Amino acid sequence: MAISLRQIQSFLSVAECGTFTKAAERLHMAQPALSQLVRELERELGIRLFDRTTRRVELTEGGREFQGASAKIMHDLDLAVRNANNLAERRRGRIVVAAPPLLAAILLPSAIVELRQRHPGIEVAIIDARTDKIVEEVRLGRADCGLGTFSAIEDGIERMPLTRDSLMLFCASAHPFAARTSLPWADLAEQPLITLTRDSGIRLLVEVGYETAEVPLRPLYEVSQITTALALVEADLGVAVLPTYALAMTSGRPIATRPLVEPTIARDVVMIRPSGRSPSPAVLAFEAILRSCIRRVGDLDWGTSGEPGVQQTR
Amino acid sequence: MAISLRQIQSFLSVAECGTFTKAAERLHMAQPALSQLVRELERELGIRLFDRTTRRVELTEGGREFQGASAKIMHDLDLAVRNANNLAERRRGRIVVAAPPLLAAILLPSAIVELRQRHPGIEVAIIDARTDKIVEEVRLGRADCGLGTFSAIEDGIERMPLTRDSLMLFCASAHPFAARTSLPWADLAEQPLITLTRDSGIRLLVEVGYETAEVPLRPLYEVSQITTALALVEADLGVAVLPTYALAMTSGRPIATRPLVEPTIARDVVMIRPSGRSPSPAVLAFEAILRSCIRRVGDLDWGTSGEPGVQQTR
DNA sequence: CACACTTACGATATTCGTAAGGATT
DNA sequence: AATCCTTACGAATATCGTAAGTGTG
Repeated sequence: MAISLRQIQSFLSVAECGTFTKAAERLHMAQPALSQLVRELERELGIRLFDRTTRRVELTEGGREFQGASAKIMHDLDLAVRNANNLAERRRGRIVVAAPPLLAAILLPSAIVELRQRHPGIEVAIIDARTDKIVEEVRLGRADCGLGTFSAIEDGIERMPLTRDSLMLFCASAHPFAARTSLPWADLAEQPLITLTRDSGIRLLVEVGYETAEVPLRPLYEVSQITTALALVEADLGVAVLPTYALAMTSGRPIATRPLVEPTIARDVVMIRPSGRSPSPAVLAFEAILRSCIRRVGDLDWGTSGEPGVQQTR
Repeated sequence: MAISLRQIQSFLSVAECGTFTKAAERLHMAQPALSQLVRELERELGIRLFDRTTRRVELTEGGREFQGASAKIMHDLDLAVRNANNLAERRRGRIVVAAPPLLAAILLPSAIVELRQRHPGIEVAIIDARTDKIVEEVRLGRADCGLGTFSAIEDGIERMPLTRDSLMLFCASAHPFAARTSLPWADLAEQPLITLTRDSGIRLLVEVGYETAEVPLRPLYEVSQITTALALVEADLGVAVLPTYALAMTSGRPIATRPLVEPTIARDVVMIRPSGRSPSPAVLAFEAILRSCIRRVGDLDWGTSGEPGVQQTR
C-alpha cells in the first residue's frame, strides 16, 4: 500500500468543500494536482470515492465510509503531533525530581513556583530521599533528575554542576559574630551550637569541621528541620552551622550569616541525570529555572566568591 | 505540518525492531534513508524520539507516547483501506434491490443464493413494490437498483437491459397444446383460463393479447400468486398465460410451455439504477449474477429467440 | 576493528503547476 | 459562454541508495 497523508487530506478537503476547485484553494494548490491525488487514492483503494458529474461532486457510499475513518485518523494524528509539540514547547510534561529533604525544602519550592509560572503545563513530582537512594532512583529511571551533593562520579549518571555550597555560620544579628567578616571553626568553641540530627548529611560535615579545628562538638540543640534551627538562631539561643542554601530562608529575619574558614568546607551542588538518555524538554526547562533561582539567591553570596565578604542578611 | 505516513511507518518499525538496521531490512530499504525519515519526523515534532547511543536505540519518553498514538493511527488506516478493498473485491457490501413481487419471487431467490455463494459478505435487502414505486425508490437512492419492465425512459434513471420477456402459454404436459410448437392467441378461445388478479401488471398484458386476437377473456380461475396458477396448471384444470420467467418454477414438473404468437407480446426486463451515481461493486456483482441466472434458465427459452414481434408497453 | 548510526551527494520518483481538452449548465 | 473536472507534460521537490565519516565496545 502506498497511500499518503496528502492524498487523505486532499480527499477530506474535497469531501468537505463539495468541489475540487474550492478544496484546491483551501489547500493552496492547483486544482489538477488535487485531482490527481484523489484519483491515485481511488486507485489504491480500488473504489470510486466521488461521483463526478462535471457540475457536482458527491461522495459515493464507499466514499462516505472512508471519509469517516480517515477524518478520525487525521484528527488523531493532529492530536499526536500537537502533544509532541507541547512537550517540545514545555507546555506539557512531567518531571520526577529526587532530592534530599533539606534541599527539597529550600530550593524546590521557589523553583517550582517559577516553573509553574513559566510553564503551567509541567507537573513536578518530588522524591525526597537520602543521597544514595537519589542516585539509584535516577539510574533506574524512576526519577528524571536528582539534586544534591554527590561526591563520587557514578556510572551511568551525568553530573550538571549548579552551584557550590559551603558551610556557614548562622547567628542572630545581635550576636557578636555578626560583626565579623569570617569565622574560623576554632572560634566556635564554647559557643552554644544548634545542629541537625545525625541522620542529616550536613551533620557529618559539621563534625568534620569541628574535628579539623580540633574543637569538641557539644551540640546544645539537635533538630531535624532547618527551619527549626533557624528559629532557634533567630531567638539567639545559639549559633548554627548550615549549608549556604539555608540563606534562602533568612531573608527579612534578624539572622546574620558568615563564612566559616579553616577549613572551608564546600561541595558542588549538582543535578544528576541518567546518562545516555536525552533529557526531556521539561527537565531542561527545570534546570534552567533552578540556575536562575540560585543566581537570584546567589546575589547574597552562596560561598562561590573567592574571598568571603561581609554578608548581611538585610 | 508535513508529516508523511512513510515517516511514521519508519519510526514504528525502528521502535519495534530496536535498531535502524533491522528496521531498514524489514522495510526493504537502505538504512540511511530510514535514518533520514526518522530525523525529519523528529524535526517536525520538535522532540527526540530515540536516544541513540551508537550501540543501542531506545525510545524517549515522548517517543513512547508518540509510538502509542501513531500505532493506533496506522492500525485505523489499515482497517479503513482494508474495508475499502473489501468493498472493491465484493467481500463486503449491501444491496437494496427494488422489484415487483412476481419478479422478486421468481428471479431473486436463485440470484441471491448464488450471490451468497460467490460473495458471502454482501447483504441484500429487497423492497417489493409496484413498478411506479420502484422507480421512485431508485431515484431517491433508497434502493441501489430496481428490477422490472419499465416502458418509459425516466429522468435520472439508467436502464440496463437484462433479458427479454414474453408472454407464454403454460399447460399440463398431458394437454393437447403441449404437442404444438407455438400457439396463436386465437386458439385460446374456449380454453379454461387461469389468470392473475387485476392488480398484477401481467394481467393487463394478457387482456391486451385477448383483445388483439379478438377473443373474449373469461378467466376460470383468478389467483394472485404465480405458484398457485402453476399448481392449477399442473393439475390440468386449465391453461395459464404467464411471463417467460415463470419457467424457472416449472423445471421437473409436468408442465409444458409454448410461445404465444399473433401477437407476440414482449417487454424488456431491465435493471434500473440511479444515473450519475456510480454503481457500487456489490451492485455490479449482483447484475452479473442476475445475467448468469437468466442465461441458465434461458436454455429453456426465454422467448428471446425468434422474431421481435409486437412490442407491448402495457 | 567491527558494528551501528550519521552525513554527503548524485540518481530516481513523486508531486506540483501550467496549458489544453471536454462536458454541462 | 462560463464553470468545473480531466489529461498532458515539463519543472520543482522529495525520496532513496551508495559511499564516506564518526563514535563505541
